[in-house]
Amino acid sequence: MIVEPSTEQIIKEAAKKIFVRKGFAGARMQEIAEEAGINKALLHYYYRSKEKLFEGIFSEIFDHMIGQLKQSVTTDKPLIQKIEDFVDRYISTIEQNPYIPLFIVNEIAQNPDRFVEKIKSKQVFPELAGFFQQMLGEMERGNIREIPPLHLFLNILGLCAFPFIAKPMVKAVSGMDEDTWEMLMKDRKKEVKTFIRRALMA
Amino acid sequence: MIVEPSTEQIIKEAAKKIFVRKGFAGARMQEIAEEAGINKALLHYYYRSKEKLFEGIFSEIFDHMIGQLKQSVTTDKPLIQKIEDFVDRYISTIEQNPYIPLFIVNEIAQNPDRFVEKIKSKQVFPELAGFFQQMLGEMERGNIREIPPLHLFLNILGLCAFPFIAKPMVKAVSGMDEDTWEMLMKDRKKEVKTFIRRALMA
DNA sequence: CTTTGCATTAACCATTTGGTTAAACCGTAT
DNA sequence: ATACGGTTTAACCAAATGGTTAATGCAAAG
Repeated sequence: MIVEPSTEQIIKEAAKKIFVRKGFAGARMQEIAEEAGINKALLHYYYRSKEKLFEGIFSEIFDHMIGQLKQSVTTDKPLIQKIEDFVDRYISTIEQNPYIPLFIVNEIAQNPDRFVEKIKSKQVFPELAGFFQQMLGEMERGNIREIPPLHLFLNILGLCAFPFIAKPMVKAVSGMDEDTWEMLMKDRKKEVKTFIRRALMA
Repeated sequence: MIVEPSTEQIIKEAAKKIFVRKGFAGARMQEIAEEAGINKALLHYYYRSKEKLFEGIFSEIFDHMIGQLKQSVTTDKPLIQKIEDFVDRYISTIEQNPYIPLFIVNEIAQNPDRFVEKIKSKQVFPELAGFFQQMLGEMERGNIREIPPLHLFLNILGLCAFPFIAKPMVKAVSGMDEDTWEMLMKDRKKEVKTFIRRALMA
């Protein structure tokens, strides 16, 4: 059975679309209302202000992203396996929402204070600490090469996320068309995993 | 001898600062005027509109970035050397303007059409083509491992730029302070070069 | 000294924008 | 049928914003 989505849900979807595309500063309440097919006043009826609406949307998106990341890190598989799972899952998630990484990074950069508290409460760090411990363990045992865990983690994140963050620039600079880009990204998971594996193999 | 900068130059600097910090949509002409210590009308006297002002600023920044990149790629050193030069130079450039990469990537994403023509005329591609040829050569000779040049290039860019793009997020999530971050980045060049070298070593 | 022409400003304008209000709508319980 | 409750809208408002204009400042040329 099909339940038609509630007005609140419709608004959320519309706002997500507009905010992600244009950022907080660039988004217009009017445009969100139009996208949702409702009156502008109704936005303020459900979410009292642009700020509130944005925070709701952002939290949801951010939580979803963090949730995805946690999953691959929390299993008790061997490190290399865990990293490759992470790459697979992270790139898959991004592929389904290609504009999200740039959106997140950009909005936090634009207004860090707004997020610091909210983000701290999400507690990503405990899980990461375990991940980092595992890295250090494998290094001690000589199974992978020496590299500070945080650098390795930044490397993994960057290799996964950067192409999507930079996609519009890459396409503009190279004149590449969408099809070519998609073919490139089709191989991305494999290439990233191979690259990391090679860099870590002792 | 000290020449006091021209009003035009003062405006440029002020606009650069504000635009880079807040993006096109978030920047206010009034704020730029205040930053430059002048009247708002004077902005329009020198640059007719916000759009024009922005385009001037963006072009300058973008050209400078591209120029830096070209230099390391255009020499006739061996590939690994060239890559390491590239990493050194690129990270140095970013360190001096940490907000630039996110700014560029974001503004292009926000309004790709505005840049496509202008960027095409910069012709980054010829230089890159040579770089890519060299990669393929080294692979054929078995000196480095197989990897599609464009993926390798994305990897290099991502490893260099991503940490700076994601810095505000990383700091917000981890609660890391500025000093710790700087210590982390102090090692970044070395870590990136090592990581790439290991990944490429046959 | 006065004139000329660029540089600079205060005041102003039209539009956009986030937000409010009072009325209309509509399903449900009385 | 009608009164009630949440929902939705048209109309409106004040502030902000990009941009303009007409007047003033001011140094160099005459």
